[in-house]
Amino acid sequence: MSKGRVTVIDIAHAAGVSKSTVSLVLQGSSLVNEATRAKVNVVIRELGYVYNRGAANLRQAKSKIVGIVVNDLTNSFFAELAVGVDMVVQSAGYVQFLSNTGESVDRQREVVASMREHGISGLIVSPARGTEAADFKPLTNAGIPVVIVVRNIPGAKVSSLVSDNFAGASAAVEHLAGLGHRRIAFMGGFANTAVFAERLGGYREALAKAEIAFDDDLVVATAPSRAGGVEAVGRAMLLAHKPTAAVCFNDAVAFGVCDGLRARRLEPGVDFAVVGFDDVIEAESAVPALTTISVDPQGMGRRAAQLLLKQVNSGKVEAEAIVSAVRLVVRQSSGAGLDTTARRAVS
Amino acid sequence: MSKGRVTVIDIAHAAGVSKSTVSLVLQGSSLVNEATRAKVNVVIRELGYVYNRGAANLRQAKSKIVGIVVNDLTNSFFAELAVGVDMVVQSAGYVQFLSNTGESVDRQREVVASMREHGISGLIVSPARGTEAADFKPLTNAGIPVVIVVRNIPGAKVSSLVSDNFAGASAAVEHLAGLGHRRIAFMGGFANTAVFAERLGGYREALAKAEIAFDDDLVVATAPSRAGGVEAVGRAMLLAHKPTAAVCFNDAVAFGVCDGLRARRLEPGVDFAVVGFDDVIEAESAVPALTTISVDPQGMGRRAAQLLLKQVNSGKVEAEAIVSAVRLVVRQSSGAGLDTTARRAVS
DNA sequence: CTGTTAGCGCCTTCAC
DNA sequence: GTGAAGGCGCTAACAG
Repeated sequence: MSKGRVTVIDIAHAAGVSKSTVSLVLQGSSLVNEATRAKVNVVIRELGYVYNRGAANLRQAKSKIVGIVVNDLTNSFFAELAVGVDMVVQSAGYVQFLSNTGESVDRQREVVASMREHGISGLIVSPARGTEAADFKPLTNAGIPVVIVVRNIPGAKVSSLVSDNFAGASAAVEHLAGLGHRRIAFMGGFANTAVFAERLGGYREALAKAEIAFDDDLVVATAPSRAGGVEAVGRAMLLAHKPTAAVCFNDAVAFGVCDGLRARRLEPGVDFAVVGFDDVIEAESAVPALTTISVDPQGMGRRAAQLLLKQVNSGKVEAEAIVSAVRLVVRQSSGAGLDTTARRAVS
Repeated sequence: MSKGRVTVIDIAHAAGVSKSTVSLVLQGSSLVNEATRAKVNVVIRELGYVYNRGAANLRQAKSKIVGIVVNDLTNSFFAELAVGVDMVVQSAGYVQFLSNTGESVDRQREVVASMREHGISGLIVSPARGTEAADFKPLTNAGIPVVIVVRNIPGAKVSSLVSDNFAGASAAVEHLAGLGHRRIAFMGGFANTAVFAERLGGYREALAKAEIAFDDDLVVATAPSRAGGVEAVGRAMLLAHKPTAAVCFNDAVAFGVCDGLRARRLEPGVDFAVVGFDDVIEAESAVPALTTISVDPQGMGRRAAQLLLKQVNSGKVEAEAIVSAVRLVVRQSSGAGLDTTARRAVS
């Protein structure tokens, strides 16, 4: 409070010990006498000493800082992800640098560089569109572990956490079969994409497990949009043997399917069960009584952070470890459109 | 890549100059010969040098790091706020430590302490419930500016950014009067709170400006909840001279008012105009055709960051500067409940 | 168990 | 314009 910041040397002086002793008590070392430790701690409190982690980091050539960069924090999926990361990072005594790229690879490059200069010991990144595998090469070369989440970067030699499309679709079908449905359609999505293939694969496997014959007519590929959903349900309802439920490629499609059902005087969730992959998380409450399959973003964040910290602590950066995270969410929203998951008030 | 990290001394050696010269080019000083600068920059790139900000911070006893702590990042209001902060912070060459407290004052204390140890040069905080003015004393004593956002902490001698309830309510009335309404009710909220008084004040002032007589019957205080909204509209509709529009204490009330209108076979937004303070941001798309008044969280974040950086750069910490930020948002949502503000897909 | 001695990588006087 | 020291606050060896 008087002159400049108080340092270890000040408190060593005041406590009548040497700086190293002070340093040891700061690190909670057991190599120091209980009485001395107590005395030092008292002085620390009295002088209002604050530990300078920067100096320690410099000396030890390592830090307890991790970087997390997301492409769109405005999307609550990523916000939840960041919260999940923060939870484990915090309780591990780390702090997180968080940056938002807004889907700009340039900005991403900047913030990653900045974080590196600040000495992050690991990085979790939900890459902006257009990110290349080479973009993280400098980090991994320097022995800084990187965990990519949500989107996969083919060829990047780092750990990735992406949703398990196969298991998700499978869980959706299982859920519907459990409700007694036998005519379950798969609606929406472009058939020539990898994601479509994975989700369809999960769908087929779960059908087989439930001993339901696969019917090609029930797979209705359309654009992965709301309009696509409307189109899909329209086509499905032309079938002689109509479906009673549908797994939708994503929730946009699911919304469209609901629209289409209502146009036919059918009530989604009552007359016809709809399950959608929850890719557009933000809109979750827009259509009540809709069941969705989604990865739990917070859980994904936690897993990403654990994965990262494991590598940080072991000093080993992993290469090409694809892990998966999926959760089945059955939403119990009220017809009013405001359910128990509605957020807390601000003020 | 070969042995340890490359430092200024390495590049000085390789470029045939001294470390100080390197240091000068790193800082973009004009005191260095153009040719030398170029050569040094080449070597820097060749050796893959990365600047060690930690060391620089230590030496200069300052950092380009700001802390931001929010009480609930899961609430998209705060996520947007963080994005706003990030924007200005990033372009000012700073990085942000972000932490989530989840409304825990203990956690808040921890993260703030941790940030301090890491040498933040400023802090933006949306305080957890129960935060006391004294909690930020250590920071301000150390000359570290603090900006409190969203919630006010009475007695805290720091800058605060809160929404301008008076101006917001006023803008709402103005909006409704502009649409031709003359019987505008004020619905919901407990009459004995400061926030209620402020919003009601703005309502009254705007009425006066629009030359509409204030009618006590049109102020219907109820619980600031959905049920309260239902109750409020019920009571208002018993009046001989019924309202044709309402400013609602918050959006929960507004939802209830809409519920109540529908129960009376009235269509909100068509037969009866409803404007609500958007305190529960997350539910924005739950009730289509609802007009809301809200502070723009991103804008608030940007202003907070600007305010903070101004203090950081000037070295002056401000005390007790209450500023306000309000924006009128007229939502144009489609009847389907999914509007153009729906978020981007994740994958 | 505690003190002494060197730096971590950078920036800042000061000479040259 | 450039080089030579010294030190920011801390910790990692060693001694004692």
